[in-house]
Amino acid sequence: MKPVTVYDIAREANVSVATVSRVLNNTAPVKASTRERVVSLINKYQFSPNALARSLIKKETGMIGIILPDITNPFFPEVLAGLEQEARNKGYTFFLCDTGSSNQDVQAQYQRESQYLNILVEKQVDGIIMLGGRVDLVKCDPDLIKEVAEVNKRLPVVLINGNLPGASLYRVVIDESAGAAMAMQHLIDLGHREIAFIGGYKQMSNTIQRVQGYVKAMERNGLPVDKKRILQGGFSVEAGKKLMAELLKNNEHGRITAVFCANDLTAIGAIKTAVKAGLRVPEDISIIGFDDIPFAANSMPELTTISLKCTELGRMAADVLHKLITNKKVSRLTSIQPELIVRESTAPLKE
Amino acid sequence: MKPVTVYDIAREANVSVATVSRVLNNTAPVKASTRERVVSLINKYQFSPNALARSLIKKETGMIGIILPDITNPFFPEVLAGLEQEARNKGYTFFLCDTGSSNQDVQAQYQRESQYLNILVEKQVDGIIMLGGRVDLVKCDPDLIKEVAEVNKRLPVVLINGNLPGASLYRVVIDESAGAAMAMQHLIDLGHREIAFIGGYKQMSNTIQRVQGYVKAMERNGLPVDKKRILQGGFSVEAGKKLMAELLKNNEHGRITAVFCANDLTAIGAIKTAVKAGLRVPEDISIIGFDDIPFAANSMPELTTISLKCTELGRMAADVLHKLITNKKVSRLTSIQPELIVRESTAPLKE
DNA sequence: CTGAAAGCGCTAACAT
DNA sequence: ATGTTAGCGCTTTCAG
Repeated sequence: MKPVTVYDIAREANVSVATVSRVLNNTAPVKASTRERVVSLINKYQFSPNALARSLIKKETGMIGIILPDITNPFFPEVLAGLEQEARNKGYTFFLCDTGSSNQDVQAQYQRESQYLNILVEKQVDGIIMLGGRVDLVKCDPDLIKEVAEVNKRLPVVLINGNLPGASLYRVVIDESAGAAMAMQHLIDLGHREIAFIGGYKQMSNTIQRVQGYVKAMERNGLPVDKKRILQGGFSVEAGKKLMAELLKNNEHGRITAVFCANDLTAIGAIKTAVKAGLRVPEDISIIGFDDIPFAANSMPELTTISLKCTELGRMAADVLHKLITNKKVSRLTSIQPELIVRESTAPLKE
Repeated sequence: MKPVTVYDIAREANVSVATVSRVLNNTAPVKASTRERVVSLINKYQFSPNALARSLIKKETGMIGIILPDITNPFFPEVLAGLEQEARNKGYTFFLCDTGSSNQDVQAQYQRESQYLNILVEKQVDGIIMLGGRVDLVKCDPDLIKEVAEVNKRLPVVLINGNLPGASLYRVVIDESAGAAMAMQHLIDLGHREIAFIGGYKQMSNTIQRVQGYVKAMERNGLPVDKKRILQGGFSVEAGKKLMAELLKNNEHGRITAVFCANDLTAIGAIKTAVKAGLRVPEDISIIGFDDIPFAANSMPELTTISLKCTELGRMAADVLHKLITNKKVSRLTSIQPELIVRESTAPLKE
């Protein structure tokens, strides 16, 4: 069964295709009686205008692309939820481009990003949002940066929580330093002085910023910074377990009383290891996370953490992208303030 | 800056657009020297063929749509991950259509499904996958069913874990009854006889099936079925807490020794309530979940549950859809066997 | 191996 | 208020 087109409708309604188009788009006045005739035909055949043809001519598709590393990491669905809301309100549909970082090495991931970038350009999306992957790198390969810069010449690209220096892209970010400062201040206010930092990757800018926040807070409070108490190695629960075990091994005298984790997942791992080692959280050791993924509220004990306002991040990114697409003015950098969420995994230092 | 087209390339290479198209698609032999000329021009201008124009003529877009209720529920990202893998391998990009069930009433959700259905048809996707929402209803409004049936006349629609009777759609499902049976058998094998079921919604077919599995297993083992021990009220952690509290209230004599939860989220809520009530899990009460979301392995205690093979579900759905799109034969119903995952939240009944 | 020309389904001047 | 017509950028006969 051949799909019905504007021509079919036009013929049967005894009007021209232009008129059909007009009632479809309300782009010019149409006599009530003709409009009615056309509308009823549209309903009769359940006519659905071909968006490809329309987009081909209008040079806009109402589609945007979002490239992210791993939908399975609970951080990203939160961002997506915000993005979706805002995008839908503005009339966009979006391609989810998951580069599947969890099952492969990073090179393959960057390659996949490139691949998706090309596909999205070909499909004529109105704009692209990127987060994770190369965007998080402290030192990103210039070729990878250039590639994104080239795409950005054709259509707007906005970055969430990252940067590609030199590509001069629009960005919406969470204020990582502020977040790290909040976390540390919370621990210090509770009386902790022997604090460790675990998690993350040192080649990633978010980790660097969080570590810097840790170091600065220690120094600001006149506390010594011991590099042996800053451990990197990933963002997963497993990483958290491993790093915490390492920390505990070098901590025979039980001096460390609080741990600032690079994210909630590592914090959860850290708690598990601590508990298995016979420590009580938070009585014996306070643990604070970072991100505020939904699960943070459901762990046992419930996790004290820094909310990265994921949903808002997504919403803002969609908003900025929309403004870019419609040539409205936006500032090049939108910064969102994180928030301390106090739950059960931190407690005052026992004397 | 105007985007470059096949015409621009053709002109500069002194060939016709047909030839450019040929080298682009390898659709006919082209003399090596001409091909080279064209290719170098393509690289020079970073020419990217307009997929809209191509799709308009080829009547295929390489796009599929996936409609789901809430990306924030950890069950769905798992499905998506499988879907993405398979779809990418087969050359598809996909629209994520989240109907945002978490922020609204169900009517608005169904409406949003309808809206997305229309958009996807207009955008000429090659196929659609639906899960959650109306698809899960035991008694779905005939109009809502008909709507999907109509869409299915134009392009293939496959359902994951659901059904719309009468629309005769292709489906890939997890064998819920088998899963429920596994869960119950595990508890019974551990010696439990006083078992309750909590969670889910009685208007949803998955809940019905799980409850049926519960009832059958009880009867098969000659255990009495007490309706007061079958409680519905949602799939969230909150629901789990509430329902568990209710169960405990009517359980003053501490007779119930095991609880089968409708999903992992409710199981987590149930554990929290049980622990707060002074019960030890699993020593005093065994709790089993359903789904095997990633977090199930990270809760404390780690959750014994039934794996719904989410990733495989997504992968199979993409595979079935692809076969449908390419007119290959597939069976109308693909059923996947769940798997019992024993962790720490269940233990033998104490004498 | 290559070119000319006819569309895919729609919108947007430009007429009337 | 409505019709005519020329594309949007590409693929695909059909010739040569």
